[in-house]
Amino acid sequence: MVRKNLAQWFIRITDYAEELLTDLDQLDGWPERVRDMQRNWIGRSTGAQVRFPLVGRDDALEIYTTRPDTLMGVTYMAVAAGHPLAREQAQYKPELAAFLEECASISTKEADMAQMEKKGMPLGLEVIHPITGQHIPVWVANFVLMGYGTGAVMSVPAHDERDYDFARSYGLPIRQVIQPLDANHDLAQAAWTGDGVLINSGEFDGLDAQTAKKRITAWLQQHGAGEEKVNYRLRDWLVSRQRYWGTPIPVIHCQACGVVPVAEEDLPVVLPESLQPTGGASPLACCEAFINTTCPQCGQPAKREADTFDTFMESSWYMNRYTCNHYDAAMLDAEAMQRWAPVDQYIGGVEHAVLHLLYARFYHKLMRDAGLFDAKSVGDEPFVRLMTQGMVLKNGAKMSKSKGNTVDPRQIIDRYGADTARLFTLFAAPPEKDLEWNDEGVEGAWRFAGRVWRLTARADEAVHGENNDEDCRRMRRLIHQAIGRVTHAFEHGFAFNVAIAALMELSNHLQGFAAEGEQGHAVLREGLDVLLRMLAPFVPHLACECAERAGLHDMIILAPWPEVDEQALESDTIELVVQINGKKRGSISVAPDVTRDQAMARAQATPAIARWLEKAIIVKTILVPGRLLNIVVKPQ
RNA sequence: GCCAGGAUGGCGGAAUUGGUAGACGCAAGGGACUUAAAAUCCCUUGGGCUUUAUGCCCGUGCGGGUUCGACCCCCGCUCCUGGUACCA
Repeated sequence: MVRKNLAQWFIRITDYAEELLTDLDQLDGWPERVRDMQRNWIGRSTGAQVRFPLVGRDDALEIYTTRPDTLMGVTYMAVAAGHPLAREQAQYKPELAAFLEECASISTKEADMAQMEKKGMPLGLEVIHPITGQHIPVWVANFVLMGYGTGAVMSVPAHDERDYDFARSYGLPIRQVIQPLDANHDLAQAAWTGDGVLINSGEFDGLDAQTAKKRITAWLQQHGAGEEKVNYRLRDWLVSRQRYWGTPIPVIHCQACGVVPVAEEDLPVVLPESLQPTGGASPLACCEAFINTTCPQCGQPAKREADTFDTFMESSWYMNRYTCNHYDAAMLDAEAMQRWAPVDQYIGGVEHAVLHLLYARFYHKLMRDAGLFDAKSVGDEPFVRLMTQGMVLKNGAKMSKSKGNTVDPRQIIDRYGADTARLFTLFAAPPEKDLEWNDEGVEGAWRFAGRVWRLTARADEAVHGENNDEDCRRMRRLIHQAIGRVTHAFEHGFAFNVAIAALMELSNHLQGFAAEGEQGHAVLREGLDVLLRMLAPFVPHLACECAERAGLHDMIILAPWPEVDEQALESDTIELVVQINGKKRGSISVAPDVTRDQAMARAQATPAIARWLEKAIIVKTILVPGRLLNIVVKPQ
């Protein structure tokens, strides 16, 4: 493999870095994890850009640091292998040239970089410290990245781990300028990267590090040696792809006029349909019919751009086009956007947490600023809520076609039907969690479906007796409690597994309920109706069939979601747990609005509880209404 | 390394966000029905102890703490997963 320099297209997402960062705060419908990932990805840092004049020359070495407070501790400078100064010196020094070559061929992958040995070489140049005027040697080092800041750093071994390791390897001086807050810290063992008070720093001695940052930056600014600087890790978005099947980048290269955009009325640029890729350069470059065109400005022969766009380009905005897919006057219909956008709920995998979801946010702001929709009504963000669903694992690895470890739900569907397959999948785990695939539970889902079906048959059973009022009230209470629980589960984090559990419970209760009289049958039918309506989103076919058979609904999916009858929830008595010093010792049956004293009297009248109170002094009692009574005692 | 999330029975997972830990299901064991099997139904199922009771002790990764009360909050660890940047 060879690394080549290519002329490619970028989109200046860095201009939106600040807004992309600050707007994350308003995305409270997003998981904090994803917002954190984006914050780290944008990687804003505040520091100082400082110029160190080169000894014996007119130019200066410019560096970026987040620790201007340690400026007085600089003992050497380090530049990246790709830095102009390193390249310049390599012209005269073959050894240096060889080292740069070596650096160029190493991997830039972070995992490899982390394990890489820190290597470097002196450039043979020196710079002048802007405050002390001391001469400081300049090194080239493999751990300095050309792509971040200025590609050069000031090295303060006493207060930076990398600089420390490097200084140790090459015997460079270590100069302490901060007194660590931790008195036990031994600088002979490791760098101190925390806060502290400045020492060995002349006029800045005695300042704490935070204050020193500002004061030293101000000093540099006054003396024209540097200024405060905000840096972002985020880089511009490389959108060029050397592929055939992508959106053509609508640009024309003209000998006379340079780079010219395709005229708006000529958009979109359409791909040639028949093309045999030959390998090598961008496939489109070889397609004469596509590539050759005329310049929109001067009319002379010109060539189209042969690269196509990154697919993130489309995934960043396609959902908006759904609001107005027949609209041909522009990319988007502002009116339709006002009605539909932004997206209420986005569901996707975490693997898109930074790239796709960051690009889409950026694109939204771009379209907003291009006036494609009304910013006030649509807002500044494309996705109001985000749910990141977990991955399905097989033997601990992410299921994927390339790994060949996929499981086709088809087998389950063929054997048990789509309803059972869906029920089983949703019941297995909460949606945001990764799940190790295991189909052992599918039988359980199948059995549940069968129980519901058989329960339905009971709706037509003959009346042959009477029901106890209290049993009916209890059953109705359970029915309406179930509505509350299932609704809650739907509304809080799509806890479908919990919703299904509650439905199974309701089904079990109905199964155990003996409907003998008219009243009992009415309650059974109510419970069945509620069960089927809430089950319908999970098992539409089964629910529909059951409801029809029981004569409840012709089309249950059209029936409204059931509502809790607050009255049904009421009960004459409740079980109140009684604790002694926080440990459960029994329970008492009391009215829901029981007072503390009443509950206390009741507890004392219960032998199993009273036993604990005999040889003790009651210190205090706490009543948690509807839940428990805690009696705090101490021995006599 | 750093950032985030997590650790609950044999297993997947619940716990109304500080109030009965283990819902619901799987697996396992026992029983009913059956000539038999399947299907179905019922019972048991965190560990231990005993006097078998509305019994006691222990128990939510480990060690402390706050609280009448902690899976939940605080401090200090261990391990796992994801993200990542040697970013100066």
